[in-house]
Amino acid sequence: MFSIGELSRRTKVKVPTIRYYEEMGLLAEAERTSGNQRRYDKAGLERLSFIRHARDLGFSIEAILSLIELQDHPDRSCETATDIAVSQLADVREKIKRLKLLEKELKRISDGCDGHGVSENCYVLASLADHELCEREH
Amino acid sequence: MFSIGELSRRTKVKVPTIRYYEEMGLLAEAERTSGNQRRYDKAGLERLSFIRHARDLGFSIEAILSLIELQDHPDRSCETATDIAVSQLADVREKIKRLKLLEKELKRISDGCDGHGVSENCYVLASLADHELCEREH
DNA sequence: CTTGAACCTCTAGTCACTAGAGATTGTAGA
DNA sequence: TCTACAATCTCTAGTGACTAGAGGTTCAAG
Ligand SMILES: [Zn+2]
Ligand SMILES: [Zn+2]
Ligand SMILES: [Zn+2]
Ligand SMILES: [Zn+2]
Repeated sequence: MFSIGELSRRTKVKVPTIRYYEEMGLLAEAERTSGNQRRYDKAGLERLSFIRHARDLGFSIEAILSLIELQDHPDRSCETATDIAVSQLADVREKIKRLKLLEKELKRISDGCDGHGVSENCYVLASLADHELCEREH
Repeated sequence: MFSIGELSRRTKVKVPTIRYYEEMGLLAEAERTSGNQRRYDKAGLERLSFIRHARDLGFSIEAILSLIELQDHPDRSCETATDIAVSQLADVREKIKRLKLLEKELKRISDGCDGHGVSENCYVLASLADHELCEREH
């Protein structure tokens, strides 16, 4: 059994975040000492590691809630899990796509001015004022 | 002179968002009719277009505030503008980098299970539980 | 038994909006 | 001119995933 601080150290999840996960229902309510402090065991540690890893991969709290629900029922079909993963992958790909468009335009904009001029003639400001200068939609 | 709704239509910025930008100091306080409704002119339209374009490119409200400040002083050095653009580009590149790592892992995870199995044996759930299965840091 | 780090709960703040309530105004048709 | 009613107004609260801080209590080492 270890304290919330110890759990935090082992998982690299900050203490208030652990409490937040508990409040959100991701972590079961921990056992308490007679003085009301949380105590965790190996199961708690594993669950928090799971949550942390999923968050690192960009899954939302809501998605993780479903995933955990599934994990708690080893006999259920895992279809939902794959669905969630596939949709997360699609999300990430969408984001990459969008960011690449932004990168192109931002590179053009940044390269357009060395910062030694005056606001009035600045290509950065002109570009922001006029989307027509952009090479594509973004 | 046109109403906030008309401005919204022309810029594709929602009405409450326009009011929000005003509150944040991005838009000057609009003139009002005798009945207290906002009225805008060409200058207001152009400024909102600028803001909208900058937001579409991912600049923060705070950054846009600086950019507008600069735009209002045509004689100042534009160094800040380039700095902001360069740092925004760096941000975007960082995000792309990170998302590409996520994409790799998520693809592996998604591909690892067709969803026809049972939760207990699901590669998706196993992967989330164990970062060791990941090919790289992410 | 004392000290002080760690813990507790609760509230509020972050960012860039978005939603809704309840009241007022603008405008077009009768 | 009157009447609908869409559009506008202000204000408050909610979103997601935390983070910060206040003010009080508990744990564990010495
Ligand atoms: Zn410049
Ligand atoms: Zn553009
Ligand atoms: Zn599966
Ligand atoms: Zn991993």
